[in-house]
Amino acid sequence: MSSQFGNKIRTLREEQNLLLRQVASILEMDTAQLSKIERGERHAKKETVLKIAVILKVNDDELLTLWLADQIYDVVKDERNAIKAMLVAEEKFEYLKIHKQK
Amino acid sequence: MSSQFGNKIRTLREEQNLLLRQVASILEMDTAQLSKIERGERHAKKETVLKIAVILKVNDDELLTLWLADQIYDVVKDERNAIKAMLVAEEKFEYLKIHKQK
DNA sequence: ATTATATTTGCCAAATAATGTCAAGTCAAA
DNA sequence: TTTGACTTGACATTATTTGGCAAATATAAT
Repeated sequence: MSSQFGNKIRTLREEQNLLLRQVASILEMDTAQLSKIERGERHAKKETVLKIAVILKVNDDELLTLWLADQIYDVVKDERNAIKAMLVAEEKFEYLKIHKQK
Repeated sequence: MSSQFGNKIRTLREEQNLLLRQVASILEMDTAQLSKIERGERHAKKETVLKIAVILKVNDDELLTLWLADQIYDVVKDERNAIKAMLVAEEKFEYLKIHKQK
């Protein structure tokens, strides 16, 4: 369980002495929901990540990177070929970035 | 569209002069389904990947790696932080592999 | 200890996404 | 123009994710 994104935003929130329900209310989301997100039991939407970055006054990219990394990790976590597959995916990504096409 | 896994198995199948419907029938799956998998329009189940490896007489890992890479790519394809996130995910994977815990 | 507040948990219904199946479509070769 | 291989699109079915609520637990204050 336990996600890097969740850990990060929980730490930030606590550092700023904000309550779950305060942040949840700004996000117009159930407190329980946010609690689950912080503990990695649920995924946040990208939109939510962006809003949280504003609320906690941090850079988008830092949070988005952790959030994405969690999703990738979920996909590969039980796979023997995880590392190789990530390298292949990186290559494909880099390749397509250069030859910009879908 | 177009997946590395799909391209690979289509190539292998054609090299061996097998018809979609022949392979599909061994897999007990609709021909249309397999067609979509080969063209990357649908995902194969892991179980299906393994069966295909047997049918096409190739190594599991080769196909599983491509199949996984496709899934990773789907997650990151439109993300600015894709590369960074993959690195973070790799580190987490390596880290947990060493400190074997969930 | 009792109350008050914060967070977590479990459950279920609603929403969303993935899959399977079929019929009709295209395309190329005979 | 008929046949066989493959593709496409639509739809029903199934599976997974989400949101929301109420009850349970913790944590803190009085």
